[in-house]
Amino acid sequence: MDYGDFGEARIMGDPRTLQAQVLSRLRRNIMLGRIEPGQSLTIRGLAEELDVSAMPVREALRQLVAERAVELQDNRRVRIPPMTIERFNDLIAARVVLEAEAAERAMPYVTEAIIAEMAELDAAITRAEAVRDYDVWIGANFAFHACLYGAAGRSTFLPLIESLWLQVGPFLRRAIMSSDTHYAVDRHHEALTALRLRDTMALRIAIEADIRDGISHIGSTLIRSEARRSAVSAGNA
Amino acid sequence: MDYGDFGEARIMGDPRTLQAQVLSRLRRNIMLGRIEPGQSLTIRGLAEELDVSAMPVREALRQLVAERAVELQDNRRVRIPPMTIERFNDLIAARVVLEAEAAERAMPYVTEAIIAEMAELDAAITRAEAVRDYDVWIGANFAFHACLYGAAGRSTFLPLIESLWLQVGPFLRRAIMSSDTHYAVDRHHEALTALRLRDTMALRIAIEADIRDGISHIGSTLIRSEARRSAVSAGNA
DNA sequence: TGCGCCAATATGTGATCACAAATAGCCGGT
DNA sequence: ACCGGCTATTTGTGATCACATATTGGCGCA
Repeated sequence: MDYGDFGEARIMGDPRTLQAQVLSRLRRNIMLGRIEPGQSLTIRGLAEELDVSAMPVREALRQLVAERAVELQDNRRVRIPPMTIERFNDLIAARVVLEAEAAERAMPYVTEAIIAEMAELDAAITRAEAVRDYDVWIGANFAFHACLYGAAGRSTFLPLIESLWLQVGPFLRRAIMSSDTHYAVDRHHEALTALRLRDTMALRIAIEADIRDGISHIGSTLIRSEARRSAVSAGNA
Repeated sequence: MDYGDFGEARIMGDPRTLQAQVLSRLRRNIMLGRIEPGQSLTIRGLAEELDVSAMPVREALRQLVAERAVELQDNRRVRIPPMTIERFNDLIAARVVLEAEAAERAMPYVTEAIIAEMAELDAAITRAEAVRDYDVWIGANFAFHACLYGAAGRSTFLPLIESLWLQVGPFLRRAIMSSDTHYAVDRHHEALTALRLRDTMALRIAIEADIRDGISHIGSTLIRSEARRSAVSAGNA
């Protein structure tokens, strides 16, 4: 059972508890889509992989359940939830309403330094797209948004939004891996322009369009093709 | 350390794990505001109160941390977070955008039975207000909303919204306990009318107004008076 | 009175274990 | 081939413990 390039979760000198380190590692890997939808996560398997005892893993999994990053099944097993069309549409809708509002509320606190950082992240995304580096592509994308929404240094919206990213991440990776093209309009660029102009409406529109573009269409198509494949598989069983 | 009318968390015949029972109990009590903002929750204290070992309590607390119902402090202690004006405003704003969207998305799935149930809950709220039964007042209010948003039987929006209710609950109870009056317009009644008429815009308006009315004004005033009291207290120290 | 130090106590964390519950595989019967 | 029963194995849960960390209280000194 290989979850990607794991090694020990322990980092020498890290002041965080083991539990926090494990949680951080798992969150990152889920958000980057490095664990497939449907994949089960076992306490003992993860503990062995990360070279820790069961306790920090158990506690981390509890947190991930609460964040909806993983689902607790009837048989008490934990897995990355498979994606459905309805769930996908709900996740996109929730992202749109929360992120547009968060962006608007953040605008008064956005400094030139923040804009510069966001521009750097956007450039990183572009480079990652060119070489199909999915980790950076997805990671920098979320970081771009987090940079903006976190500008006020407050903590109500971002955890909600991160829960959505955790839920969408495993699927997002599959979606961009299966797409040959990318959507033509750089909405991040539009968002940056809106921020520089302090144009709230344009910022909202850019953020919403960014969330809705491409991935929405790719996502729906991929879910349908996976549902078709799943039905065939059920027919064989 | 008394957390309210606790007894054993174990219920004979309950198929749920102890952990799930503890979590459910704590979530309920936090959402109903039965634990004060600022109150610390200790693993051993809760375990003794609920007559269980530390394990299910630890795991439940981890979930509550992830749901932002409680905050993990720098000293590793867990407490109900105190309220600030900024946080309060953010929570209201997040509730508005999420709940209005959830209501709209739920409308196609709302049956006559659901409307009847919501009307019954609204009547219960009115009765509870008259006798100052805060548990029913708050509980039925959230249940009214949950009934609506859960109409589609889906699970993306409701956990996000419940996290907000968990964050607002402790403060909400204090706010309504300190208020002599209640706001004059029954927004729930308006929501029910909108549902019966299948009027999406009216439903949105009613839900948003319900969230914003009264509690917003009461809340801001109470936070200011508590901040004032806190400053005096710091002056004496 | 305020500060620093130290010891006692409280609290959280990680490890481990026994047991409960679920799963997988095998065998026999229809 | 399918189903049911049984056993072995896997996995989750709750309990407990030792240790690490944080807090509290008391004492001495300026």
